[in-house]
Amino acid sequence: MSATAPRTRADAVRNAERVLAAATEVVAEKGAEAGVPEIAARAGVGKGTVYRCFPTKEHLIGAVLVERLRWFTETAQAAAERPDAWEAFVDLLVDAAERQAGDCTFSAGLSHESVLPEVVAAREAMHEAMDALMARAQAAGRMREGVTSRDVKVLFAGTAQMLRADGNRDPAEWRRYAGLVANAVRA
Amino acid sequence: MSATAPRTRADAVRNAERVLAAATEVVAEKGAEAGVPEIAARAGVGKGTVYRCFPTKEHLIGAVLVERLRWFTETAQAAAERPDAWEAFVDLLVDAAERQAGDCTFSAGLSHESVLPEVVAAREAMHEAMDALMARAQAAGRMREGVTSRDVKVLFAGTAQMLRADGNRDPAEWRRYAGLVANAVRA
DNA sequence: TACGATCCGGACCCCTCGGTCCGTTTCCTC
DNA sequence: GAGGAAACGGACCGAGGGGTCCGGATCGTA
Repeated sequence: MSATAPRTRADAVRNAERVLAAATEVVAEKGAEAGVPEIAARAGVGKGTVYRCFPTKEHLIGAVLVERLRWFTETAQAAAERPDAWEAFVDLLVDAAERQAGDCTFSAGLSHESVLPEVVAAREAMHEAMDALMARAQAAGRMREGVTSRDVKVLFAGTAQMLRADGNRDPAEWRRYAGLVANAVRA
Repeated sequence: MSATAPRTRADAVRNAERVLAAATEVVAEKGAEAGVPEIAARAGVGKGTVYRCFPTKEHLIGAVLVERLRWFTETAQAAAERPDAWEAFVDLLVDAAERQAGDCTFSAGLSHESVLPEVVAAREAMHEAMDALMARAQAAGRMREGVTSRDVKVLFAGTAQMLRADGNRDPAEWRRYAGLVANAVRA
């Protein structure tokens, strides 16, 4: 390593953090259609700075979505450890739904079609974790055979989009819909 | 009525028909986000002509959606006449879903928030017809209590949007999802 | 056929958005 | 503190969409 180590400047680091934080906020409110100008403004930064941190809007949004997908994957993996897989599945849906009431990042991550390697990987990891949990619920005879994690994704993300479009922010209502989705795949 | 009856010109009538037909086509393919330039091009007409027939894009799209909402309302009313309300309900969902495979007009009509009086009226009429059918299915003990036509709309239109985003055009798949939605509200 | 009313079409305006560029500011090092 | 490298930010670009406008083409009538 040479002596001329090109350390990143302090303000650059700070701004990168601000941009990601702002993007997280805006995506939570608006979903994957959040605009770069708004994110930049919220971060108190010019658009140029945003594009110095992320080569594309796609990368920026992707970074936010991946974070949320990973959170869900870990939660699903933990759920798969529980003795009653069906109960764990339902709790997982309800938990995720409740959070969606005020933050649509997760459903945005489910419905957003991105070809970015990181996003694709995060999505696949999530499907694997979910399929593992669902396989156990099916083995226990509590979940309808032939149903896949993709089916749950379609039902869940679809209802989430509709509720969001309605502007519905009542967690109880979101919980109720999580229950309906669970019914859809019940044995 | 005065003698100077200002009859509409023949070419104007013809163009109005072409515009509506083109809009119907494009909305079937792209949903409510169909663009006016594309509709005009498909109709073989200038944008000016489109805006002479319909004051706003909203009105144009609305006209297409209303037509489809009315079709569904009539179908639902006919379904409500059948002896087995639950069966009629499921058939209705499956029928609607199959059509959605190649034409997303109906789900677009469900998810599109319009304040145009005609659209609002068509939407309300549809909800009434659907609620009547569902009330009978509930009275027969086949459908879960507390579920409303709005719930079915959210589940159905939500899944439709997701499947469309996936580019899925296989009617069998759409039928399968209609079945899942029916399960969600089964007693 | 000739004429005026009606209608056509696409150039035009304005706005938003993703993305680029460069004069200026800020930071780090010596 | 001074100098140079790095980063900033917003003006700028082109694309695309909704909506307007008016010179010119078209229709219906006398």
